[in-house]
Parts: sequence; structure tokens; C-alpha cells
Amino acid sequence: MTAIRYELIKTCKQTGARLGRVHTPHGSFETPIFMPVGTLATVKTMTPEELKAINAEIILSNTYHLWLRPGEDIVQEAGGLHQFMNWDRPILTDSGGFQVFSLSDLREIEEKGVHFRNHISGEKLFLTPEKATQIQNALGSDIMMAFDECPPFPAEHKYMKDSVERTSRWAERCLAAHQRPEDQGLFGIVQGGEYKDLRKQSAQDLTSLDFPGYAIGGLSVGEPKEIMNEMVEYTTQFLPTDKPRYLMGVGSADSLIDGAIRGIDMFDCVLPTRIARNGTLMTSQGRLVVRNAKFARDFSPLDPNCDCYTCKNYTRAYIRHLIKTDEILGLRLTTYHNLYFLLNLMEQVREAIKADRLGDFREEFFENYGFNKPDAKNF
RNA sequence: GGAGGGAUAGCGAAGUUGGUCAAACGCGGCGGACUGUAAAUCCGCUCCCAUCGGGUUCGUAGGUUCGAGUCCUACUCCCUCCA
Repeated sequence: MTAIRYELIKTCKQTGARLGRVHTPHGSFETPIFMPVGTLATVKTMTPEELKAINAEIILSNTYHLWLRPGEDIVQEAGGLHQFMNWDRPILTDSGGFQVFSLSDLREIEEKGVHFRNHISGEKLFLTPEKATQIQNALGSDIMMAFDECPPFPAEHKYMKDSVERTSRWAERCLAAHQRPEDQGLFGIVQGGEYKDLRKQSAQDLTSLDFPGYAIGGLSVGEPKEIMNEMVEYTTQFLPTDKPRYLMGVGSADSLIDGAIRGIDMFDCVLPTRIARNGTLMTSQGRLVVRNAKFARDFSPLDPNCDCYTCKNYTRAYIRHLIKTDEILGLRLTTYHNLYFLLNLMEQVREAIKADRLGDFREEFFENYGFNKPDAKNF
């Protein structure tokens, strides 16, 4: 009996996108889905009640960061991550593999694991597949991620091949170390960068280990979007259709739609929450930098087509004022809106799949958002 | 009335053995970036015109000097203390 089960409901006749349902020990959710990121056991600025109000079904947290603070033992003592942070819906924990990438200046990789320099204290740490698994077992997340290496782009083929093979060996070690397969599902992560042969090899290595779900990692790390889409499209053919597929770290509106069209079921990204705190909003008409002076006297909502709490009650001028004056409410209102926007977008994507018209939806959305403009960039 | 201190770019504030000063730094302003969160962060620009480059600045007016934000004189204003 596995903790995670995927149910394929239907496939979009127009695009091949999958409508599905993932069942977890803390309830189920429909896919394709976007998962807000709450690295330190909190989606920055948002209470669990607010997350529920915008229909967040599953959120992320992070092994590396919770290991450092407060320590997985404290979370376990609190009764697990769900109880600790007062979130009773599903939680997915990333393994720390992304920190191998993002903290690359502070770490050293070897076969057994990765030496880190604690980015807060400078203390020397050693994270292994076994340790990352043990921490996630202690945290009690519904979906755990295998400890992988997320290599940078670009990387030499030779380096990537070694990395992919090591990640596969690590995945096997994670599986072996996993103490609670009945309560927590462990996903494998396909790597391989921009190299098809390595993507294929990685996918085959991992599927032979039979994980309850598979992630595609190592994308959205600086490569062109065409390469990302190509790699996603190429990789999914080697993944089983009866398991969920998770494209890690992707959260721009266009990439979510294009990912769903290529058979992706789950996405996560810090983008909506991070750019919200920095004063950029996602709207049906494209990105809006509310900090800009031109909004100083704009008393319309962030997105006229949005019915979230922020858009129903506050103006661009007011939110600009809050952001410019470093008022905490500004961060909350913008974060709320951006998450609502992506969650709502995915709801529309699911509806479009049900109606076999995701291709049409994509066209309409891209047109409004401005992706079709010749000078479209950085969405 | 007397003694002393000070006036630097939108604001605050460095700079006073005269040259390497269009003038540090902070704030403010303007713009950009952000994709499994070292992020309420980071990066540019911020006297005027301009592609190089040029033109005007450091309270005001003179002066010394090859050269002055930096030295001298007068004036204006501000602050502190004494009458």
C-alpha cells in the first residue's frame, strides 16, 4: 500500500494534457496543480486560513532549511510538520537538492553526500540521501523528494552524465532509507539538463526503481524556455502514465500552461510569492510592476478581471503606496493576489482539459497576457 | 551689542597639508531583475546637454593661484554661548 496514488481522470483531446487526482494521507487534489512554496514551514505572509481561502491544496516545505532551523527533531516533537504549522492538507518537502544548486558556493559534492557550509552560521554540515530521507520522515510530509543534484545550466555532458548517474544511485539510497512508505510517498527526480540521452537514461534509471511519482528537475535554471519545453516533452514519454509528474521550480503563467500541455501534473515555484514581495504582480493582461510611478494615481484594482480579496478591496495606488513605504500589508496583499492568480489559472486549465479545449484556452490566455507580442519577454 | 561654530547635489552627510572632485556614503526618486526561497532581496540610473564628449556647480560677490568645495576679503543667512 503506497501513500500516494494517482488517478488519471481524462486526457484533453486537443492537447493531451492530463486531468487527474492525487490521493495523499492528508486528502486528495486535482491536477494539474500549482503548489505554493513555504520553505520555512510558512508560505511567506500567508496564514493557512488565507491559503485555504484561495484554494491552495498542497504546499511545499524544505528539508535543508527546516533541518537547520528549527531542526527536524523539534518539528517531530510538535507532532509533525502539519501540526507544527497548522496545515492539515498535503505537504510536499523538497529534499535539499535544490540547495546543492542555489548554495553552490557553500558546498562540496562527493559520492556519499554533500558537504554544506551552513549559510547562517558557517558551521560545516553533511547532507546525504539517507539523512535527507530521515529528516523528511521526521517532518512527516505527504510527499518526500529524493535527494538529488540540481546541476547548473549550462553543464558539460561529461559532468551531467556523472551527476545523473550519481543522482540515480542516491535515489536508490533514499528509497532504501525510507522508513514510512505507507505514510509518505517518495518521488524520484529525473535530471539530465539539456541532454536527451541523459534525460532518457535518468528517467529509465528512476522508473526501474518504481517510485509513486516522478519529478523533472534541473530545468528553469537559466536555460531558454524552448529547451525547457523540449526537455519536458521528451522526458514524459519515459514516465509511467499512472504516476504523477511534477515539474520542479516552474511558475510563470505561460510555463504552467505549456507544462500541462506536455503532460505535467504538478508545479511549484517561488516566483509568485517572491515577485509579489518585490512589487510585481501577475495579471490577466501580463506582469504589472505596481511600484512604477505611473500607478501613483491609479485607483483601479491590480487586475480588473480578478475577484480575489486584494482586487476586490484595494487599488493599485494604495498597494503601490504600501510597497513603497515597506508596509507589511503590501507584501500580504500582493502575495495573496499572485497566488490566487496562479491557483485560479490552474483551475481554468483543469476546466479547459475537461472541455477538451486547453489549446484554445492557451491561445486566449497568451493573447491577453501579451505572450504573443513580438517584444514579449520575461514573463 | 560681544564671542564662537556653520552654510556641499531633492534631504542628511563626507570632503579644509589647494590639483587624481561632477564631488564618498546613506536616504529619497526613477527603472530593471527575480522560476524545487541565503530574497520584504539584488542590480542600474539619479546637476544640464549629449554617442564619444562637452557645459555649468559646493550660501552670494570679489580676490590669491598655472589651478579653489578646500586659502583671503566683504556680505547674507542659520546655530550656540555671553550681555
